[in-house]
Amino acid sequence: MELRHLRYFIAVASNLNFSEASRRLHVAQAAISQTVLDLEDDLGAKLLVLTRRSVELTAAGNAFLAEADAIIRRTEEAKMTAQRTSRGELGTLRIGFSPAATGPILSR
Amino acid sequence: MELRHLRYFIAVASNLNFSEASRRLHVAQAAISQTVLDLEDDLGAKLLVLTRRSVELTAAGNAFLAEADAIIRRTEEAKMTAQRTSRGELGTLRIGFSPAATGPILSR
DNA sequence: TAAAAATACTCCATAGGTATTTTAT
DNA sequence: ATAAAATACCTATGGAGTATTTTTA
Repeated sequence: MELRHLRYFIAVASNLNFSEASRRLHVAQAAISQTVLDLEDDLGAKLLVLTRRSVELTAAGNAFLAEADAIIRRTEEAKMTAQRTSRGELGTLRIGFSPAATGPILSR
Repeated sequence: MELRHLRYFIAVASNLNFSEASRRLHVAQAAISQTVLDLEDDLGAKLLVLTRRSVELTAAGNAFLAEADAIIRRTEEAKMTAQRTSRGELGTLRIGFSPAATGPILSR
Protein backbone atom coordinates (compact mmCIF):
# COMPACT_ATOMS: atom_id res chain seq x y z
CA MET A 1 0.00 0.00 0.00
CA GLU A 2 1.23 3.46 -0.92
CA LEU A 3 -0.26 6.91 -0.44
CA ARG A 4 -1.07 6.92 -4.14
CA HIS A 5 -3.62 4.17 -3.52
CA LEU A 6 -5.23 6.23 -0.80
CA ARG A 7 -5.27 9.43 -2.86
CA TYR A 8 -6.95 7.75 -5.81
CA PHE A 9 -9.46 5.91 -3.67
CA ILE A 10 -10.37 9.12 -1.85
CA ALA A 11 -10.94 10.90 -5.16
CA VAL A 12 -13.19 8.11 -6.40
CA ALA A 13 -15.07 7.80 -3.12
CA SER A 14 -15.55 11.55 -2.85
CA ASN A 15 -17.06 11.79 -6.31
CA LEU A 16 -18.55 8.31 -6.45
CA ASN A 17 -17.34 8.27 -10.04
CA PHE A 18 -14.10 7.00 -11.59
CA SER A 19 -14.26 9.28 -14.62
CA GLU A 20 -14.76 12.37 -12.50
CA ALA A 21 -11.86 11.35 -10.26
CA SER A 22 -9.80 10.90 -13.43
CA ARG A 23 -10.50 14.48 -14.47
CA ARG A 24 -9.76 15.91 -11.04
CA LEU A 25 -6.49 14.02 -10.63
CA HIS A 26 -5.40 14.41 -14.24
CA VAL A 27 -4.74 10.69 -14.34
CA ALA A 28 -6.27 8.30 -16.87
CA GLN A 29 -9.42 6.47 -15.80
CA ALA A 30 -7.82 3.10 -16.44
CA ALA A 31 -4.94 3.88 -14.08
CA ILE A 32 -7.34 4.85 -11.32
CA SER A 33 -9.46 1.78 -11.88
CA GLN A 34 -6.40 -0.45 -11.69
CA THR A 35 -5.02 1.27 -8.60
CA VAL A 36 -8.28 0.94 -6.69
CA LEU A 37 -8.53 -2.73 -7.69
CA ASP A 38 -4.97 -3.24 -6.49
CA LEU A 39 -5.86 -1.57 -3.21
CA GLU A 40 -8.88 -3.81 -2.70
CA ASP A 41 -6.68 -6.77 -3.48
CA ASP A 42 -4.03 -5.69 -0.98
CA LEU A 43 -6.62 -5.08 1.72
CA GLY A 44 -8.53 -8.25 0.96
CA ALA A 45 -11.76 -6.27 1.07
CA LYS A 46 -14.15 -4.77 -1.43
CA LEU A 47 -14.40 -1.02 -1.00
CA LEU A 48 -16.80 -0.14 -3.78
CA VAL A 49 -19.83 -1.63 -5.42
CA LEU A 50 -20.86 -0.63 -8.89
CA THR A 51 -24.56 -0.16 -8.84
CA ARG A 52 -27.00 1.20 -11.37
CA ARG A 53 -25.87 4.63 -12.55
CA SER A 54 -23.31 5.07 -9.80
CA VAL A 55 -20.62 3.84 -7.48
CA GLU A 56 -21.36 3.09 -3.86
CA LEU A 57 -19.14 2.53 -0.87
CA THR A 58 -19.32 -0.73 1.01
CA ALA A 59 -19.22 -0.65 4.80
CA ALA A 60 -15.52 -1.43 4.56
CA GLY A 61 -15.13 1.32 1.98
CA ASN A 62 -16.78 3.80 4.28
CA ALA A 63 -14.57 2.84 7.18
CA PHE A 64 -11.45 2.90 5.06
CA LEU A 65 -12.30 6.26 3.53
CA ALA A 66 -12.30 7.92 6.94
CA GLU A 67 -8.97 6.30 7.75
CA ALA A 68 -7.43 7.19 4.41
CA ASP A 69 -8.52 10.79 4.77
CA ALA A 70 -7.00 11.02 8.20
CA ILE A 71 -3.76 9.47 6.98
CA ILE A 72 -3.38 11.85 4.06
CA ARG A 73 -4.08 14.82 6.29
CA ARG A 74 -1.54 13.53 8.76
CA THR A 75 1.14 13.27 6.09
CA GLU A 76 0.54 16.90 5.21
CA GLU A 77 0.83 17.88 8.86
CA ALA A 78 4.01 15.83 9.18
CA LYS A 79 5.50 17.70 6.24
CA MET A 80 4.61 21.05 7.78
CA THR A 81 6.02 19.99 11.11
CA ALA A 82 9.31 18.93 9.57
CA GLN A 83 9.60 22.19 7.67
CA ARG A 84 8.74 24.38 10.63
CA THR A 85 11.07 22.45 12.94
CA SER A 86 13.79 22.75 10.35
CA ARG A 87 13.29 26.52 10.27
CA GLY A 88 13.48 26.63 14.06
CA GLU A 89 9.88 27.75 14.42
CA LEU A 90 9.05 24.60 16.29
CA GLY A 91 10.92 22.46 18.77
CA THR A 92 12.45 22.53 22.19
CA LEU A 93 14.29 25.52 23.47
CA ARG A 94 17.05 24.55 25.86
CA ILE A 95 18.87 27.18 27.85
CA GLY A 96 21.60 26.46 30.37
CA PHE A 97 25.00 27.23 31.73
CA SER A 98 28.10 26.03 29.99
CA PRO A 99 31.15 24.98 31.99
CA ALA A 100 33.16 27.52 30.03
CA ALA A 101 32.43 29.61 27.00
CA THR A 102 32.72 26.53 24.82
CA GLY A 103 29.28 24.89 24.70
CA PRO A 104 26.18 26.21 23.04
CA ILE A 105 23.87 28.26 25.18
CA LEU A 106 21.02 27.52 22.86
CA SER A 107 20.67 24.16 21.22
CA ARG A 108 18.09 21.91 19.73
CA MET B 1 5.77 11.46 -0.70
CA GLU B 2 4.86 7.78 -0.53
CA LEU B 3 4.79 5.33 2.36
CA ARG B 4 7.97 3.78 0.95
CA HIS B 5 9.83 6.97 1.87
CA LEU B 6 8.53 6.79 5.42
CA ARG B 7 9.34 3.09 5.79
CA TYR B 8 12.91 3.54 4.63
CA PHE B 9 13.47 6.62 6.74
CA ILE B 10 12.10 4.87 9.82
CA ALA B 11 14.44 1.95 9.26
CA VAL B 12 17.44 4.25 8.96
CA ALA B 13 16.44 6.40 11.90
CA SER B 14 15.75 3.37 14.07
CA ASN B 15 19.17 1.90 13.42
CA LEU B 16 21.01 5.16 12.84
CA ASN B 17 22.75 3.28 10.06
CA PHE B 18 21.96 3.00 6.33
CA SER B 19 23.72 -0.33 5.85
CA GLU B 20 21.86 -1.92 8.72
CA ALA B 21 18.57 -0.59 7.38
CA SER B 22 19.54 -2.08 4.03
CA ARG B 23 19.95 -5.52 5.58
CA ARG B 24 16.71 -5.31 7.51
CA LEU B 25 14.66 -4.15 4.55
CA HIS B 26 16.39 -6.38 2.00
CA VAL B 27 16.84 -3.35 -0.19
CA ALA B 28 20.18 -2.12 -1.52
CA GLN B 29 21.92 0.59 0.49
CA ALA B 30 22.06 2.88 -2.53
CA ALA B 31 18.29 2.70 -3.00
CA ILE B 32 17.71 3.61 0.63
CA SER B 33 20.19 6.45 0.47
CA GLN B 34 18.49 7.83 -2.62
CA THR B 35 15.01 7.47 -1.17
CA VAL B 36 15.89 9.32 2.02
CA LEU B 37 17.55 12.09 0.02
CA ASP B 38 14.42 12.32 -2.12
CA LEU B 39 12.34 12.57 1.03
CA GLU B 40 14.48 15.37 2.44
CA ASP B 41 14.19 17.11 -0.89
CA ASP B 42 10.42 16.76 -0.95
CA LEU B 43 10.09 18.01 2.61
CA GLY B 44 12.60 20.77 2.15
CA ALA B 45 14.26 19.80 5.40
CA LYS B 46 17.32 17.85 6.45
CA LEU B 47 16.36 14.85 8.56
CA LEU B 48 19.77 13.31 9.19
CA VAL B 49 23.27 14.51 9.78
CA LEU B 50 26.23 12.26 9.11
CA THR B 51 28.60 12.63 11.96
CA ARG B 52 31.76 10.77 12.88
CA ARG B 53 31.07 7.07 13.13
CA SER B 54 27.28 7.43 12.99
CA VAL B 55 24.10 8.99 11.74
CA GLU B 56 22.17 11.45 13.85
CA LEU B 57 18.70 12.84 13.61
CA THR B 58 18.18 16.55 13.26
CA ALA B 59 15.41 18.19 15.28
CA ALA B 60 13.27 17.99 12.14
CA GLY B 61 14.25 14.33 11.75
CA ASN B 62 13.17 13.59 15.26
CA ALA B 63 9.85 15.30 14.81
CA PHE B 64 9.25 13.63 11.47
CA LEU B 65 10.18 10.20 12.79
CA ALA B 66 7.41 10.34 15.36
CA GLU B 67 4.93 11.39 12.69
CA ALA B 68 6.10 8.79 10.22
CA ASP B 69 5.80 6.06 12.82
CA ALA B 70 2.29 7.12 13.68
CA ILE B 71 1.32 7.24 10.01
CA ILE B 72 2.64 3.76 9.27
CA ARG B 73 0.89 2.35 12.31
CA ARG B 74 -2.29 4.06 11.24
CA THR B 75 -2.13 2.50 7.78
CA GLU B 76 -1.87 -0.91 9.39
CA GLU B 77 -4.85 -0.16 11.58
CA ALA B 78 -6.78 1.09 8.57
CA LYS B 79 -6.09 -2.18 6.79
CA MET B 80 -7.28 -4.21 9.77
CA THR B 81 -10.38 -2.08 10.07
CA ALA B 82 -11.26 -2.56 6.42
CA GLN B 83 -10.76 -6.31 6.69
CA ARG B 84 -12.76 -6.68 9.87
CA THR B 85 -15.55 -4.47 8.59
CA SER B 86 -15.60 -6.49 5.41
CA ARG B 87 -16.00 -9.68 7.42
CA GLY B 88 -18.83 -8.08 9.38
CA GLU B 89 -16.91 -8.12 12.63
CA LEU B 90 -17.03 -4.37 12.80
CA GLY B 91 -19.62 -1.79 11.83
CA THR B 92 -23.08 -0.59 12.60
CA LEU B 93 -25.84 -3.00 13.45
CA ARG B 94 -29.22 -1.69 12.38
CA ILE B 95 -32.35 -3.43 13.50
CA GLY B 96 -35.86 -2.27 12.72
CA PHE B 97 -39.33 -3.06 11.49
CA SER B 98 -40.00 -3.52 7.83
CA PRO B 99 -43.29 -2.36 6.32
CA ALA B 100 -43.84 -5.88 5.10
CA ALA B 101 -41.66 -8.95 5.06
CA THR B 102 -39.72 -7.50 2.15
CA GLY B 103 -36.90 -5.39 3.55
CA PRO B 104 -33.87 -6.60 5.42
CA ILE B 105 -34.16 -6.83 9.16
CA LEU B 106 -30.42 -6.60 9.50
CA SER B 107 -28.36 -4.37 7.27
CA ARG B 108 -25.14 -2.48 7.22
C1' DT C 1 -27.96 3.22 -27.15
C1' DA C 2 -25.27 5.51 -23.93
C1' DA C 3 -22.11 6.03 -20.14
C1' DA C 4 -18.92 4.29 -17.27
C1' DA C 5 -15.64 0.75 -15.55
C1' DA C 6 -12.62 -3.11 -16.71
C1' DT C 7 -9.30 -5.13 -19.72
C1' DA C 8 -5.48 -5.35 -23.21
C1' DC C 9 -1.44 -3.56 -24.82
C1' DT C 10 2.28 -0.61 -25.01
C1' DC C 11 5.63 2.63 -23.39
C1' DC C 12 8.48 4.89 -20.35
C1' DA C 13 9.63 6.68 -15.74
C1' DT C 14 11.72 5.41 -11.90
C1' DA C 15 12.70 2.08 -8.15
C1' DG C 16 16.32 -0.74 -7.28
C1' DG C 17 20.60 -3.38 -8.30
C1' DT C 18 25.85 -3.42 -9.02
C1' DA C 19 29.99 -1.02 -9.10
C1' DT C 20 32.56 2.84 -7.88
C1' DT C 21 33.76 7.05 -5.64
C1' DT C 22 33.73 9.97 -1.82
C1' DT C 23 33.86 10.97 2.96
C1' DA C 24 35.11 10.65 7.69
C1' DT C 25 38.03 9.10 11.20
C1' DA D 1 42.97 1.66 6.05
C1' DT D 2 38.35 0.93 7.01
C1' DA D 3 33.64 1.45 7.05
C1' DA D 4 29.77 3.66 5.51
C1' DA D 5 27.16 6.88 2.48
C1' DA D 6 26.77 9.11 -1.99
C1' DT D 7 27.08 8.86 -6.87
C1' DA D 8 26.98 6.77 -11.56
C1' DC D 9 25.09 3.76 -14.43
C1' DC D 10 22.10 0.13 -15.98
C1' DT D 11 18.11 -2.89 -15.80
C1' DA D 12 13.49 -4.11 -15.20
C1' DT D 13 9.24 -3.56 -12.82
C1' DG D 14 5.06 -1.47 -12.84
C1' DG D 15 2.58 3.05 -13.28
C1' DA D 16 0.15 5.33 -16.69
C1' DG D 17 -1.49 6.27 -21.41
C1' DT D 18 -4.53 4.90 -25.56
C1' DA D 19 -7.68 1.88 -27.43
C1' DT D 20 -11.05 -1.53 -26.83
C1' DT D 21 -14.29 -4.45 -24.59
C1' DT D 22 -17.59 -5.32 -21.18
C1' DT D 23 -21.22 -4.09 -18.25
C1' DT D 24 -25.30 -1.82 -16.65
C1' DA D 25 -29.41 0.45 -17.26
